[in-house]
Formats: sequence, structure tokens, C-alpha cells
Amino acid sequence: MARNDRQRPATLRTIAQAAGVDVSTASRVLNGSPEDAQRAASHETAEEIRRWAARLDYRPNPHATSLRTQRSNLVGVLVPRLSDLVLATIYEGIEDAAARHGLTTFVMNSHDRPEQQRARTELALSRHVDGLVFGDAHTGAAFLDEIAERRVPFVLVSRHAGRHPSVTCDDRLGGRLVADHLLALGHRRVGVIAGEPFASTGADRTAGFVDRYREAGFPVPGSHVVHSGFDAAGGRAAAARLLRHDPRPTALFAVNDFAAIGALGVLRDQGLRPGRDVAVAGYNDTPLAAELPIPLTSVRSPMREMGARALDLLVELLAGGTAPAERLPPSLVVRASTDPATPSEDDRGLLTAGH
Amino acid sequence: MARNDRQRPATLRTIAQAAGVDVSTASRVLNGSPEDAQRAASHETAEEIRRWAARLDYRPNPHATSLRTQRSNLVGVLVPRLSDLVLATIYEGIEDAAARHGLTTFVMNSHDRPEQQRARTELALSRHVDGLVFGDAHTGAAFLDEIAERRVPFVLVSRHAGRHPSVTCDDRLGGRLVADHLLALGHRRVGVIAGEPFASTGADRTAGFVDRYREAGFPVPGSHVVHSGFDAAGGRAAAARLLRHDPRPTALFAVNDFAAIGALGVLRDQGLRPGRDVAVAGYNDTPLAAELPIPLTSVRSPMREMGARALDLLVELLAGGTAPAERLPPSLVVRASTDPATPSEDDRGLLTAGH
DNA sequence: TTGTAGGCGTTATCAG
DNA sequence: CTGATAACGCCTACAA
Repeated sequence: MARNDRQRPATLRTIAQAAGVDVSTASRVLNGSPEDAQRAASHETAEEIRRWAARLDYRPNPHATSLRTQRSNLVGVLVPRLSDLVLATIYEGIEDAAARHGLTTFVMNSHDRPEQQRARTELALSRHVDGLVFGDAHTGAAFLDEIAERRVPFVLVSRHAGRHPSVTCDDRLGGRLVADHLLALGHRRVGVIAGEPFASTGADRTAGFVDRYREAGFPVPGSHVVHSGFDAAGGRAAAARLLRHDPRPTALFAVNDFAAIGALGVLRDQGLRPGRDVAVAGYNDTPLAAELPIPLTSVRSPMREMGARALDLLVELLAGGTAPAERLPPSLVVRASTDPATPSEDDRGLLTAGH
Repeated sequence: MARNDRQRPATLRTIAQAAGVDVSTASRVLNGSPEDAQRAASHETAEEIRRWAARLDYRPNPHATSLRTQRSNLVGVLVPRLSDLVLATIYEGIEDAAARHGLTTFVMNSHDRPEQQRARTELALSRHVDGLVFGDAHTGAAFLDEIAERRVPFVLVSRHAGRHPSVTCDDRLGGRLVADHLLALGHRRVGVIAGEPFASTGADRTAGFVDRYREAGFPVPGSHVVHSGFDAAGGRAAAARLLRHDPRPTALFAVNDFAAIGALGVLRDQGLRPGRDVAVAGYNDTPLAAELPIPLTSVRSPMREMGARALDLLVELLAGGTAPAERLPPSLVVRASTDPATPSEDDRGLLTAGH
């Protein structure tokens, strides 16, 4: 009893023989353009071919096609880590769009480590991908320039770097929205949990926020801008540092919801009430933001859309077109962590402000 | 200026010509087994070939190899949704293991919808994957049986179904651990937020929990077991229903951390203090569990390991071997949401009890 | 409208 | 030990 009796898939030859035509006719009918199909065979025989294809469960062998056409229809995607909800969501957008274009994507984690970015990229290249999407760009790193020089088509998503094509959220604007909101609530002494310095997301959100405060006449001192990991632990450490200032800030802006959650933890540990004693705002409007015991004010960024757009851009690039940088608009969602008056039971997340 | 000047990658022929040997020799040296390489050429020429390969940045074209060998080294992975932290983490484990085995994986979301499971699986099959990993198995669905009948190698992960090979957490045990804990704390009237009925995870966790309570002489009435989505919204709805009972349960077991977070929200909205008025326990020990304002008691399940093991099993299957079902052990992590005495600042998550 | 032939890059087989 | 040759499945230029 052979266990390996998974039958070989039908090939064009199989179909052609069954339908009594030659291989090229079958090919034109099944895999060619609609017009090709029309010209290739009479309606009658075309139908016959299609019937056989269906019956024999024919599917073109993509490896043969790739070999022949020099296109793999494969796209490599690099993210810091897929277990980061933000990047998982962006990837869902990428994957959706890829499916629409008949492309297959595969993701890899780089953990934001340069040597892993290199290694994973080389791995993707060795799979002969048609192009790449990077969700883990580091500003100022030479790596992407090198890839670009090798004429490998790619698009950045979420973070931008250099003049490479990218799809991002308008993070400066997002930072400004938070600043506007906190200013309106009367906060003058604020701290920023700024994320990793190499990520444009954190840098831009911080810059937009700080700019607005400076314009308003309340410049944020450097001591009140603290870099951090993008996770709760990072947020916790940064918040602890910021709260050591005396007088302490009355509001904290974390460039990321998870960091904000860490900050909330620190407040609780110190017996401070988020939203009353210290306001806290996050970024990305992660589904959890609305669900927290004290719902979190956050900037909503169009994560799925960013992913989808990035892949669309890549497709244009692959078609020989050109890809501009795109910035998608954010919007502020006000909740109780900055504004205790905000109703929290029924209309979670429905109260949005923003442009 | 052609924009399409991405140069064609070097092929075996290129290398062979450069090194002054024939193609098959180059092939044996570069892509054959180490012994093959030894036999194929003198150490001298072998080195020469390797040097050229490195210089010309040669990488075997995987499409050609697949075509020739009838193996794609591709594995399709199906999950309900990748933006679910649990599945993203499992997938990271899968991807790690796949890389170790020289396999490429690609993930797709099925949203737990049967028609999408079918469609995505067919898509994977049309990519000529060597095998599949399903993270979205539905108990009692005929779908997997059909796939098995077609002799497509696959392994289930996280959820089991039928007698198909699977790698899961020992969810019954996990449920028992929670029951043990709540019983020890004196809870006699408890409610279960049971997850989706088609997922073995929720069903087993519930069963283990309920069994233990029955054994202890406090059977959980059916009215106190409520199905729910695996997200916060689902948990919120279920918790609201459970808390309508009079007298109300003194403890809630949610088969999933996100559902537990939803339950925490409901408690807050009703002015009840988690851990004091009503105990809440979750499952999976998501990184967030420890970070919540009131840290969440949860069952730690080895998510990455499950993913990695599942892929290892698939590899065995592909090698013609056999794959038993595996259940990995869970462990309970006690925190303030069930036991207010639990210290919460310093040693979050370090206090584990376990099987 | 239909058919033929060659080649994409690799590997396996067979002959020297 | 080395080298030629065929074939994996598909696509397409060219011929009939």
C-alpha cells in the first residue's frame, strides 16, 4: 500500500489529450487572456477544454509558469514582529491586496535587528520574489539604499526612510492632534514616550506633538521626551522616568498604545488615576484601547489601508510605473484616559474628533 | 535608460562556464549533498566553483528546482485571523521551524468561515504547497476529512478535530487548573465564558473546568456556560449575561484573555471590583495579561512551541512518517484578578502555579 | 484556427 | 570522476 498515492496534478498535456486538442490550444484557452482564448478555439472546443480542466481539477503549475515567465508572483514582507498587533493588521491589508492581484506574499520577522533584516531579505531574494514590502525600515540605515541599488522593487509601509516609496500614516499630524487635544484640556506640562529612535513613526509623532506645543508657547523640554520600546514594558520604563520629574507632567503622550498601557500600569502602581491625575494618550487605536478598564484616548491610524495601499504601490512599481510616498490621514479618538467626562459604556470609540 | 535593468540572476550555466566545468559538476558541488560534492570534483575545482558562485551571487532558482523535483518546499498556513495575538504567536513558531527546515510558509486568514477555509485551501493547493497547517479547525466539519481523503498532508495546530494529526495545548487540563484555583479560593458559584462552540480550545477548556467543579460537588449549571466570540466584545456580551443571574457568580472563567478583558470592562461598568467582588481568569497568558491595570490570572499555553511542533510534525509527515496528536502542558499564572493579595508591581507573571 | 518546437534552470540518469 | 542528455510544465514565436 503506497502511502504516497497523492496523485500528480493534471497538466496541460493531460487536459489537451482528454479534450483531443494540442497543448498550446489548451494553454491559450485556460491560461491565456480572454481574447486569446476566443481566437484559440471555437466556442465549442473551448468549452470542452474547460470542462476537462474542471473535471481533472487542473491548476497551472506556478513553478513552471514562473520559470517560463521570469516572474514569481511572490512578494516578501518584512516586519519587526508579526505578534505586534499593529503589524499583523497592516499585513492583513497587504495580504488582502496581494490576493486581489493574484500575488502570494510571505512574511518574516526581523525583530528590528539590522542583521536579521539583511538575512531575511536575502532569503526572500533567494526565493526569487518579484518585490518586497518593508514594515521595519530604519531611518538612516544604508541597507535600503543598497537594496534599491540592486534594483529590487520595494515599498515601505508604516515607517518611511530616505526617499524610498512608502505608505505611512501622517504621523506628524497625528502628534499634532494629540497636542491640540491636550492643550485644549489645559495641559501645559507634558511628557512624551517616544518609541524607538530609528522608527519614523515614533519620531514623527513626537515631532508633530512637540512642534504644536512649541507653537502654543509651551515648549517641551528634552528631558520630557523619553525613547522607549514599542511594548508595554518599554512604556512602563519610560513613564516611570517621566513621572520622576518634579513637578510631574500632567499628561503623557505615548506614540503607541502598548506603551500607553504600560504607562497606565505605572500610574496605577503609584496610586495616580489616569484621566484625572494624569492624562494618557496612545497611538494606533488598537482594538484594545476601547476595551481597557479606563478606555484609552488614541490616534486612529488606517492600518489595513496602509498595508493594502503599499501593496498596490508595489504592483505599480512592478509594472514599471513610479511610486510616490503616500501619507494617510489619522484621526483622534477621545476617551476617558484624557477626558473623564467621556461616556464610556455604550458609545466606546464612537466619539471621534479629528480632521 | 531602461528601468528594468535588474539583472538576471546567475544560473548554473553561468557558474559552470566561468569555472570552466560543466553544468552537472557545478550542480553537484553547489546544490548536491556534501558527499555528492566530494565525489563530483577535486577539492581544487570545487572551491573554484564555489568562489564563482559567491562572486556572481548565485542562488538556485527554486521554481526550477520545484519543477524538477516535484516538491515546492512551500507550506500553507491557515488561521482564523493573524491579528489575533494568539495565532500570530503560533505562526511565529511555525515560521521559525519552517526556516530551520528550509521551507517557506505563507499564511492566510479564514476568519473561521467555512467557505473561506475552502477557498484559501484551494488557493494554497493551486500554489502546489507540499503541505498545510490549519490553525482554524472546526470540530465536526467534513472539510478536513475531504482534504485528508485527497491525500494532502496537513497538521492541525491549537485546535484539534477528528483523528487528524494535531498539536494542541492540553486545554482540558488548563480548564482544571483554573477550577482548582477558584475552588481553593472558595468560589462555589461560577460562570464560564466559553468561546465559539466549533473550536476545540474553548470546548475543552470549558469541559475541564466544568468537570472539576462537578467532581468537587458544585456542578456548573448550563445557564452559567455562555458561548462567545474570542474577542473583547464577545467577552463583554457573555459577561453581561452571566452577571444578570441572581445571585450572581463570584467568579468568571473566560477561555481566552481577550474575552476576559471584555469581562473586566463589564465589571467596571457595573461598579464591581475585579478580584475582590468578582474573580476573573483568562487563558493563554497573553503578554497583556500581566500589564492590565488589574493584572489578569491566566493559563499560560506554549503558543510558539505549538506552532513549531506542528511544523515539525508536518515535516515528518512529508517524509512519509506518521504523526501522532500531541498535547503540550499548560500552567496557571495567578494574578490580582482572582487573588488581590498577589503582588503586582515587581514580579508580574513570575508567580506561577502549575500543573 | 491549429500545431510545432524550443527553452526557462535544475536535477537525475546514463554513458564514457 | 566527468559530461552529455532528457525531462519537469508552461508559454510563445513561428509555421502551416
